[in-house]
Amino acid sequence: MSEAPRTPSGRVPGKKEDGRTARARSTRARIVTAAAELFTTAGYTTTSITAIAAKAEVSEPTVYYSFGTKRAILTTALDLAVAGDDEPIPTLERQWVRDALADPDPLGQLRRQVAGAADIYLRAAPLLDVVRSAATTDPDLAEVWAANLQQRLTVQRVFTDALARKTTLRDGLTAEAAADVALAVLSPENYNLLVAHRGWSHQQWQDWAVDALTRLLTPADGHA
Amino acid sequence: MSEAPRTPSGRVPGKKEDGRTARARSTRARIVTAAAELFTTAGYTTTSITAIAAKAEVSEPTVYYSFGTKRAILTTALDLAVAGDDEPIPTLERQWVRDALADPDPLGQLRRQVAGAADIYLRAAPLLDVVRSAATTDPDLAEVWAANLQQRLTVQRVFTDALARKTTLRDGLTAEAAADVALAVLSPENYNLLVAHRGWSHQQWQDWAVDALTRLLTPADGHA
DNA sequence: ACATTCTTATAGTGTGACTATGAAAACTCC
DNA sequence: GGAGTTTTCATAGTCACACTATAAGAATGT
Repeated sequence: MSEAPRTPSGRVPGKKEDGRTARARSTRARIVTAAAELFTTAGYTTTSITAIAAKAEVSEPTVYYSFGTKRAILTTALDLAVAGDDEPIPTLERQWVRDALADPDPLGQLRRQVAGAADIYLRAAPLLDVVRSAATTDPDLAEVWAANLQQRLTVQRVFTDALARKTTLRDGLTAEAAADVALAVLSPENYNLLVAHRGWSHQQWQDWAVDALTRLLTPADGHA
Repeated sequence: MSEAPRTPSGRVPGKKEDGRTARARSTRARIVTAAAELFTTAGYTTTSITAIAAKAEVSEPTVYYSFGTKRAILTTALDLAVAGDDEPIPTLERQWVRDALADPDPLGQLRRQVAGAADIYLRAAPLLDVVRSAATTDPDLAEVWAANLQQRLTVQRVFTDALARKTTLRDGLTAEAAADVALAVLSPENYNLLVAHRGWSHQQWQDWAVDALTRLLTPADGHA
């Protein structure tokens, strides 16, 4: 009953791998990628376990053996997409976050944090949308979504606190309200809306987000 | 087979009502309000027709007789909430839109259009979220959501075109891009995030939206 | 060889949207 | 007040799909 720490893909870090567990892990990977593609194109509820098994070229019981529930497949896929790798490092401890916080220039910080968010959304925005939608049908996924939102808020708070130490925020703008604004501007919903639906490029979105955060969080100085 | 125009609640305008159809309409109304409450609290998929029938105090076959599908109940509820009344008047022909377009002051226009959006979201934001979520499970609801988004985009384009005639937009900002930005700022997702989830007041959101649109769409003049 | 782990085949359960049929109940019209 | 129409209800059943149960076959480790 003792739980070993696991990477999103199911690997136990720092432990030599069996040929069996390696094969099992590759099966899991095939299932996750197949499911992610189906989820993001056809939708969560619309995608049946049967379809996932077919696309991954495994039998249906194997899917259940590997993940247990459909929900587990989605959360695994999300973790992988958000992290971008197989390391279970919290966002706040990622290097780009440290770099952004350490940047003495407020604009530099904003640029770095927008780039970081964009990097994540490039991989994970569609899946985040899937989770958000499925949250209304599955209470457990609702918790996952709530946790993700809470996490993003925490990150934004850390960023706006840092920002407030480097420059003055706009008159009457508390660090908390600034975090809320950043949360809204840098939300996956906005990214999806502008990039996926309105056809903005990844770079356009970043430029816009940096500009928007600058204009909305810091006082207007003449050099616009 | 000739279809009469109908209000969202099912009334045929300008036609004297039977006692029967009046009763039927009141049952439809009971079903819609019951369903809307359940949808927004428990979610679309989670809410069963049985539960709706129970809350509306009608039998299950009556629900099917009145609406046919679960989806039809949701779309009816959404139409009612968005319109705010029983009149099938398109958004662009509503009085507040005319007033906003006619306002010679750019800031006045922004204030009016934000107030109009806020007024709609005050009633319809939760249901819009329900539709957005359910859109991934039901292709027909996906169309409803797409139509709603398209409609909001059209409205924003009209507004930004009008704005561009009253004042200059920011350097390099086309009217189309401005509409996209307004679409994002005034999205129901942002309203839900800031008001429902982050605890902003209805008025705070409006003030913020007016300020954000001013800063993001019009050039910075010194009087900030 | 033998045990362990992974994969598969087959059959079944439970839930919930939707359909079918038919019969009461309420209302309109004559 | 009775015939016809519309609305409501009762009952039963279909179908899709997530998930479970059981057991057997295949691959790998010792």
